[in-house]
Amino acid sequence: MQTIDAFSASTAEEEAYRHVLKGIRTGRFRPGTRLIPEDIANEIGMSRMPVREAFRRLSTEGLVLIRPNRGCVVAGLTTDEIYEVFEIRSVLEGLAVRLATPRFDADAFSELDRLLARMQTNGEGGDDWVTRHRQFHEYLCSYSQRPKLIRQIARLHVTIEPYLRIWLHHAEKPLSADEEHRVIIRTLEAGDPIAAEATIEKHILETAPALAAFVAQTGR
Amino acid sequence: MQTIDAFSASTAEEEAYRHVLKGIRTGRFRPGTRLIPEDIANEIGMSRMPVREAFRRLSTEGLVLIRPNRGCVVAGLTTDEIYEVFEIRSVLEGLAVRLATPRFDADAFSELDRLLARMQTNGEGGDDWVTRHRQFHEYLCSYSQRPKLIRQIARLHVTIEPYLRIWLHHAEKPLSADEEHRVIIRTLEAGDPIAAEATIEKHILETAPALAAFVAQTGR
DNA sequence: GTTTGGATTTGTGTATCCACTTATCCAGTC
DNA sequence: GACTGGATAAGTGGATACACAAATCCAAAC
Repeated sequence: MQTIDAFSASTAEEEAYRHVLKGIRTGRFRPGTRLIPEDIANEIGMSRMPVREAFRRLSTEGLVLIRPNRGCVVAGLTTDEIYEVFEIRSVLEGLAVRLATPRFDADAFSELDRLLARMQTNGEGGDDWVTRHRQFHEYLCSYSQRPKLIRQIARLHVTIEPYLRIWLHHAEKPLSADEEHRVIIRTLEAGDPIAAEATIEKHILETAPALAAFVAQTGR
Repeated sequence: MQTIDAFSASTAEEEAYRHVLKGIRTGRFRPGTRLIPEDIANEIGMSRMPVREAFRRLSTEGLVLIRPNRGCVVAGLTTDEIYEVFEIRSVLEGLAVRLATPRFDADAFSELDRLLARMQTNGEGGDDWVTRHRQFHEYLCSYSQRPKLIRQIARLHVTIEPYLRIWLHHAEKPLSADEEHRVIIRTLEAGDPIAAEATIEKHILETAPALAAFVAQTGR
């Protein structure tokens, strides 16, 4: 479980941040759940202060919502907002892949193959499909060599991960998108940045409607 | 001076946040400046706690850098990072304008004309060129009706604004880009979302090298 | 003149405390 | 039985206190 922020200091605030982030990612803290500073502070053995500071950071990332005197709740996304996140992801990851394309080498492609194979195995190593899927996308983006871009993309992934997880848990088939990822790799191998960008944009935008529909139906 | 975050609560933390944000935007707190919680707390008549929480939010937005036990400094951008911000802006604002294009109506265009005219006047109403320029871009994006997208774009503007301001202060001419903005409006009037997106992307990317070169020369 | 080590100062990180706001519950009323 | 209002509980926001870390300064040694 990696963090979003660059450096990993050993402060209590950092620990609280990770703790809550992990809870949101894994689905322990579902959207709408109220987060009570004192409870979380007790869980990890500290006072409320660092926890509150962690909340502030999380609120900026859009992961929780803080209303004055009303406490902190895990942010939920409306159907529209899920669409929006996918739209933003499509252009940001499109940019990242466009910049990354000229940089891919043989090592990159063999690693991508490995990640793809790992994605198809069922839940070994503790990571579930959603996590492995994210790792695939993040590996693609990492070759862009754009730290800020990569971080922004990572944040968007965290936002939608809980929904993806619920969706896949309810869906009959574990998503047949693996073939699609193979196609992406082939496009990248061709080495055309613009084509690669278009492929990624399309790939991301195509996932959105199904997830949004599921969330709309489940009743946010 | 508008805030980035959506709702404006009357908490001390919010006040501290705005105070520091304003300081960074206006150039009072230059990149590299150390921000001492106690000093800022005294300035606005509160204790250090809310100020610290404001710092946490600002750090997530990339506006300040917090190192454990080393305090908080205003974030500075390297030449590469300035490029990166412009790259990200180009695709995000491109997306926003693409989505906005079908929504523009007569009112929108007359407001855009007004903003453009205001941009050409020299510093009336307290706002400088950089602020008015941002307002023009933000108005364009606002018609996309995508709150998260709009907020992300606003954050990027805050990041580079101080540099733009220093740059324009040193440059001989106040930037001849006004004509370019007129061209943008004409493109939007044609009503082709893809063309509009491409125009904005190009416009934004073209500004980057000059600013980056200036910052590199000035010696960050 | 430069370097080293230690006192001093400054500032940070967290816990605790208190005031105040909001939520909950319950009894009384219609 | 549903509604109202007030007591009570729960929780939040902010201030203060204190322990600790880092930076600074200065003097002694080389």
